[in-house]
Amino acid sequence: MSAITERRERERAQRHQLIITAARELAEAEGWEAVTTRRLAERVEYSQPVLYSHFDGKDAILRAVAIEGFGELAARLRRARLADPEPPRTLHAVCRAYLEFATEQPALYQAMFVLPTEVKFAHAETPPPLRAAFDEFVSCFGSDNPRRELFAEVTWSALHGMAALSDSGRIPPDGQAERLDFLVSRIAGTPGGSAG
Amino acid sequence: MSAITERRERERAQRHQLIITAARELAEAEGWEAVTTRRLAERVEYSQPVLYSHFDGKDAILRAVAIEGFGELAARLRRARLADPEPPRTLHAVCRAYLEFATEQPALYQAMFVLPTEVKFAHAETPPPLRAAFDEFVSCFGSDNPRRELFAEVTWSALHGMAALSDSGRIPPDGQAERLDFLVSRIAGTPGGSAG
DNA sequence: ACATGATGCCTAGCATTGCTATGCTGATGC
DNA sequence: GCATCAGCATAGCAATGCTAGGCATCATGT
Repeated sequence: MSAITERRERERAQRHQLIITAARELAEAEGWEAVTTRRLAERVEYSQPVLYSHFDGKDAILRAVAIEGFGELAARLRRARLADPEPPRTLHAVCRAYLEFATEQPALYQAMFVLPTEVKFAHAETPPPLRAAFDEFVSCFGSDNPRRELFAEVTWSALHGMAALSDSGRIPPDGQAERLDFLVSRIAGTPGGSAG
Repeated sequence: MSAITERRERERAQRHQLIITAARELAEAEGWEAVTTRRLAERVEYSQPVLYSHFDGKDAILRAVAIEGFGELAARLRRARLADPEPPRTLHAVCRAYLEFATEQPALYQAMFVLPTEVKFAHAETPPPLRAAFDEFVSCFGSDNPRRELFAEVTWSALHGMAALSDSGRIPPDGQAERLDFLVSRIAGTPGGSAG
């Protein structure tokens, strides 16, 4: 393989990433409905067909953005967990990091969790970064807990519900911190008044 | 107003409902991406522009479907609550009814909670059926509980997360019952083992 | 009874979407 | 120096949401 082809492969990989980044930025700036193949092509300063030489259609670009997001989410959750290793507070810190991630980058979050996707969970084809993010929640519970997967699934789901409904205005975006405190205290089993 | 115009108004109202029902059935059968104005028009046996004489565009049709769904959800939650009035079990019954609703009619549920919408919550323009559905959860908590709104918001969010992630395959659709049991026991404050 | 006006509906068309077939241009290798 | 081929853009396809225009049909007033 000549040096020229190597350079070309490098450039091609750069352009691949450029497309992903451009899609993400455009979505974050104007929402996913504004991300059309034409606008995206214009933004990366290539013609439309170039996108299709890199991805199997628009959905694939979306999927690439989502997977990049899972990687960043996993890293962020991990940092939060290690920064606050005291058991009672760890879960709270990780959950807060999750919600901050969703709030700060709503379009990216949508690509990961809301938009129709083929990315499944608990399958062989599950992207490792997704599994890694989820495992951060599993790690919040004691390794002697036989139901920690279940705990993590419920936490994961509850946080998604809060993030999704808040972002779309279906619950008041305020009170999010209060809801977080309540959720974590209940999940962790810290009694704080009965609910009957 | 003559009898003829009255008949016309009746027919018009019928057709209005026909459009909503057709959209809903089509979505439930083939997903929302299959609901195009052309297919919808064909299904109600009118031309496309007729849709626009009833609704302010496709989004408005979707909104009408969602509001109809909120009404049905509210009724269903209410029935579940009244059928199981023993405090410790009421919340569980209502939550189970919510998840059943989401599972049995996934497209309707998407229109209500997932697809982009202008329907806000805790606003003046909040559709009464939506508020009614939410209030069923509030009613699950004691009226002496000053934080029952908060409890309801978190329950509402957690259930949505479970429904949404399960429907889109982002958590395994099995184990839903187990997650429900765990969530309710925690929300209700029934101790079942610490999580540290 | 008949013209007049309005109403209700459809045909046809617009701009935009995701995606693709075709052809040009400029490097690559002999 | 020439044939070849990769890389790219132009132009076009079918399908989308939505709208303009016209054509009946029907209620109304003289």
